[in-house]
Amino acid sequence: MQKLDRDFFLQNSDDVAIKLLGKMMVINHSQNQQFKAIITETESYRGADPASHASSKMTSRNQAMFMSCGTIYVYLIYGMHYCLNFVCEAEGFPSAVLIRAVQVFEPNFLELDGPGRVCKNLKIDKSFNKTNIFIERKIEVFDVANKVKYLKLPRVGISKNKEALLRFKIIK
DNA sequence: CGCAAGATTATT
DNA sequence: ATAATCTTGCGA
Repeated sequence: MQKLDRDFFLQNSDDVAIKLLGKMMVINHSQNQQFKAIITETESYRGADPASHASSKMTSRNQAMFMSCGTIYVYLIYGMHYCLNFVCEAEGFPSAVLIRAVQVFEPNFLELDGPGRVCKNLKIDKSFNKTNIFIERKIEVFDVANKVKYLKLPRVGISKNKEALLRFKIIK
């Protein structure tokens, strides 16, 4: 089982979003609390895409998206739900992959559908924001060498650039 | 400084 | 269909 490296996240986030399907996320809260989950649905947000939080310029919220690849971007939406992203591409160019759904297999089997549910159940909050999966390692991502089939779909919950097929979902 | 919108979810 | 709930970005 191979840990994904920086070169993996340095790619175009549209590609990373696809390649993250079927990969394993390990969330390291503490020695007595660790979650393991397979990523099953993602979305890509990059550059000037009007649906991206970073489409116009850097702000206090979207700062993480401009940081080096492997940075975690967590934001609060609708005053109550956190959403988890992995930052991609070169530092200074904003891009990220939103984790929309996962299958947890440790400590329990659990299907989590929706970015808010993913963060709630995996206890991911703002304290993860701007940390890096290669430095703090609060989250790590591994290749588990399983081929996946997937659909390309429109993204969810956005008002601009709705047509773009930048959501990717594993087919069983 | 005020305010509307927001990469959502649970409930009716 | 709508409430819940609050941070943030933008315009004045």
